[in-house]
Amino acid sequence: MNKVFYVTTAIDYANAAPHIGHVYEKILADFLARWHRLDGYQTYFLTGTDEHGEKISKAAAKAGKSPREFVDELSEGSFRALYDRLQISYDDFIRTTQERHKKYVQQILQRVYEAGDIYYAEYEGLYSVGSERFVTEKELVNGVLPGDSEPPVLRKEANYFFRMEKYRPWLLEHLRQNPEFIQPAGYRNEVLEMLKEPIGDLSISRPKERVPWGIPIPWDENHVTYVWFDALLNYVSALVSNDIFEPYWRHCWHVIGKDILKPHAVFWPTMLKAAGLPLYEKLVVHGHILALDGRKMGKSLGNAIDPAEMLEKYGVDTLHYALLRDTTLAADSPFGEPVIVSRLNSDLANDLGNLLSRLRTMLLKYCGGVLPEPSPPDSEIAREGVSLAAKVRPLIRELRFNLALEEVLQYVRSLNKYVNDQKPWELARDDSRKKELEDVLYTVVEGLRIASVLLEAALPNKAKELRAALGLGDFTVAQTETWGLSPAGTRIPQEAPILFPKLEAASQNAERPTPNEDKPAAKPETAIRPRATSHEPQAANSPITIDDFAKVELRVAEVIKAEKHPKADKLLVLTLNVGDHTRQVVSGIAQFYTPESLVGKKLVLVANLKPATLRGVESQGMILAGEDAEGRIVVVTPESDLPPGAKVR
RNA sequence: CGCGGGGUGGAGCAGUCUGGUAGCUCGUCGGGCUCAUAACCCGAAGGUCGAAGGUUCAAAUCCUUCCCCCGCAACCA
Repeated sequence: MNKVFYVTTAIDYANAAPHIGHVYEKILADFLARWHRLDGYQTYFLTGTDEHGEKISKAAAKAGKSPREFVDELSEGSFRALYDRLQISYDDFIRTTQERHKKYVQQILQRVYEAGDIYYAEYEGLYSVGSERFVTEKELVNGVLPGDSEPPVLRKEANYFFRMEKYRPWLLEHLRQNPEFIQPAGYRNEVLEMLKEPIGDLSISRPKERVPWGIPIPWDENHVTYVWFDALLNYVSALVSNDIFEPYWRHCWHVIGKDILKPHAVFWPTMLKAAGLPLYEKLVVHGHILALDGRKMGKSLGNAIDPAEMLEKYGVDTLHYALLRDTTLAADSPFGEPVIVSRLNSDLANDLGNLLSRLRTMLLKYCGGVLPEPSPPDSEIAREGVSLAAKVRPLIRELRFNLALEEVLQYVRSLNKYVNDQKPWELARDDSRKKELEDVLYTVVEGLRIASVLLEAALPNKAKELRAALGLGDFTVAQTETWGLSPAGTRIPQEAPILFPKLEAASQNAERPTPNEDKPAAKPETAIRPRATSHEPQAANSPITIDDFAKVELRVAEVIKAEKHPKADKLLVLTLNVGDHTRQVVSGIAQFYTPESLVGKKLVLVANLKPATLRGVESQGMILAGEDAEGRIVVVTPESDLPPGAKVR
């Protein structure tokens, strides 16, 4: 029997440029798609853009463009272009403004209407123009919907409604019978809660005179379809338009963010039921990407990371890998450049890339660059290798991608250990142990072959490059379950580039792109004092010139006032006399110095540091301090008296 | 009593559903190795698993209460 897999992402609303969250979701879905292809599933992967609605016509008007021009530019020029550069392996990219989609939406609307599940009704209520929807009194704060600039207006409207409430008992029963319908489980519980109370019927149209940019209701040209029957149906219309509803639809996994759980878990199944269509197989819900300090990421907070920039800087494979390795679907996940760099350096460069390097060198040196005969399949490391897919496969089907990748990396580490233990460089000194040597090296080749295939869904290019560096081609997941498939006699390339060059740790500037924002900084401590012990060795490795040092302006400063930071335990706010002026510096020494003990002390100030705002208080410089073995911070003071403002060199 | 997520060595996490030696990565310290991208391997230090109470032979895990952080609050994944 043929295994079939269909995966979709939410279609992105094309009213602004894509951010890291859009990219995260595409990478999750891409991983699932690639994995299932490698594991022998007939696979189809759909993504696209949602292009109708009042917000888009407004955004277009604001940009001085027609809605059509506007969405064309965003969908093709922005979203799709980015996903192509990210090598998102979609099979189809649907746009809700395409004829194939509109036609299908109208067809389904007509069908549900004729079945009696759509009715016409008047509705009066408070309408938020900013949010494009009716709001309840309860949602308002001081008469305004949070996030809106204008108060809502009283509006009367006649809309078409979908009899959603009618299907609630059925849906509740379906969820109870199918515990894996919505995953991870936390989100399923949330939906079960929603369904305990009446969910009401669903407004599915808007008057055309107000929202002309939409799909007309087929039996009433004065109305256009509101978001639900328009956007959600893309998952089916794409298949139908390609005439592949069979075999894919029943095997559909929808990858969505937790913010659109309700439409996908409640509206969508009832819509499908009413339209006489089978349900999708699984709803895969993911949390959001947070800034490294665990807060929401956003442009207005100044802590957003730009996916295009990350891609440019770190490349496709590293970005895919880091996002998959360092997030969990069940909860929101902090993410940022330090995470990417540390994953790249430790997992990919040190463990995986370096293993390839050492293996290649030995193959070239000891075996003339030719793969030896297969080693026996009954070694511990071989048994572990062929059983690895059996561990990884269920983890991926359970959506625990981080653990699946960790599992493979553990195996890579055990291969490194195997090399250390077997000491092939010693075996090479003894001609009588040639066969032993070859077995060891072949074993590592096989181990790396297996690991590379199991990592390929997360490292689409590098996994292939890794095998190419060993003269190997492509393999399926199933082929990792048999030992000895690397052909003996294969000639490996003489030259191969370093697979994952190591990177310097991300700079602090990169971490905190706009330090002038009136928001807490990601890592206050590191911004205000040098890391005395941990970074010294690195610093010594790349000496700076005297000119570099001259850029730093150090001055003696006398503490004239010191107080606790109002919003931070570890910070003190110091007012300093720097000779000709005073300035305020925030310092992370509150655990080690009381404010009183500092007043009158003379300290060394980095006087030309760019100001930063730490938990809402501006810091105009940095106090030099050292750290002892117990982690205690000690400030640097002049050995004997120097006047405030004196230069320090 | 709005809803939801979280609190596990210095950092980031797994483990909680299904109770049984607290695990992984990074970092720190010590050692080994020289095939390798200053890498890899081994060892060590470091934890009252947010708090209290309860159930149990046994609790990070189950129950109760409480504390703290975060999100729902639009750049909407």
